Amino acid sequence: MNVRTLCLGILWFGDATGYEIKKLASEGRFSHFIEASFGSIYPSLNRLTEEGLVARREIAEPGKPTRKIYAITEKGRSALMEALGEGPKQDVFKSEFLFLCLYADHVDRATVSGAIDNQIAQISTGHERLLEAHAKCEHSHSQFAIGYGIALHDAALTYLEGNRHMIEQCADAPRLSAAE
Amino acid sequence: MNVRTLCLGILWFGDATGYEIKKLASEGRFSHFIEASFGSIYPSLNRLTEEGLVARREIAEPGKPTRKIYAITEKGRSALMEALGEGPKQDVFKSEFLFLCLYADHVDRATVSGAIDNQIAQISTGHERLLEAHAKCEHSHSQFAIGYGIALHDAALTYLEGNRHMIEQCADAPRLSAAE
DNA sequence: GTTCACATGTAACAGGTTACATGATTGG
DNA sequence: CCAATCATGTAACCTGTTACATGTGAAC
Repeated sequence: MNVRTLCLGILWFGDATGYEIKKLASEGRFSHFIEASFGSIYPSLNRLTEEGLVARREIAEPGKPTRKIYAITEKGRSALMEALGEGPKQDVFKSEFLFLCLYADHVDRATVSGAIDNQIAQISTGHERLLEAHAKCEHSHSQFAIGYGIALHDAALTYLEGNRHMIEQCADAPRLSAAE
Repeated sequence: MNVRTLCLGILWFGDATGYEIKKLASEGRFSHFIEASFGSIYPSLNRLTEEGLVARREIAEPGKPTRKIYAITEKGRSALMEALGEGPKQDVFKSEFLFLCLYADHVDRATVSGAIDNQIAQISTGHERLLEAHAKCEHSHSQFAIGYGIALHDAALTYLEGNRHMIEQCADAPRLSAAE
């Protein structure tokens, strides 16, 4: 999925400025999907406007950059539905934390424990944010998506707390070489 | 993390060709970390060789492209440790499936159910692959990482099966507009 | 008085993917 | 006989990030 589709998807639920889209994408209930920066959102919105998939309303305020509020058009809704119709690609999960864990026996223990604590903290934060979003949001489909996120966060937290000893007690078993 | 680091990380556990690295990254026990294509792996290995982080052994076989087996060097090991030392970035989770779910009430029910079935199938496949890897691999740190993956897959599966009705029974409740 | 939130935008750059090009061997 | 697996590599392209540029108003 690209930033264009993400913008359409967010605007589907209501008008927003580029700035607001960025916030929703990084913190709001759309944060499961893609990370997008201003450098990609603003150009996308311009292109979407040119193509008639969104409509732009400008609110000039002296001394500030003109606020530009975007609204999805009918054509935009169709385009989103079409994009959705292509069938979702496989989920992407990438974890540098887990990558680090593979080499935990070659890093000092404090670093490993720190990384785990950090990971737990990050997941907890995300977890709370999702719980909040879940309570606030009454759209059942969004709740389903948020619930999915919560379930995964829960599982990760439980696993980390129950199994961290596996990589914290380094080097007490002889290492085996390579082999898949 | 970039493909360079991934290559070093894989070679840490044993020598491999570019082709094998690709396989390990997409199917093996490194598949949680990053997706890499040939178009990025081969150039990376060339650069790593130039820089002395890996060593290349060539095995010429007539009528075939020369097999090139790569091994990590001491310098490469240090480089990996250094890269690891920078502290892992936050996990990335992206799901087009969940994105689709948000709009499930605007797509016909068969499509939604199909997408869910598909999602379940994909996760099950991944789940089995991980279970296999877990059984085969005796390196406890890898087992920890694989176990993490298994825990998440389990949670996703349980959630999907227990909550799919939330998005399958469309349009029986009045929709509320926008609002975060 | 400084930092944060608001608000928009560009350009250089990095990192990767896709498609192409080539070809042997093995299994169904 | 066809498809898959093994095996390497390049080049055009796409997408997105980072850093820059600019400025107000509110809160602390």
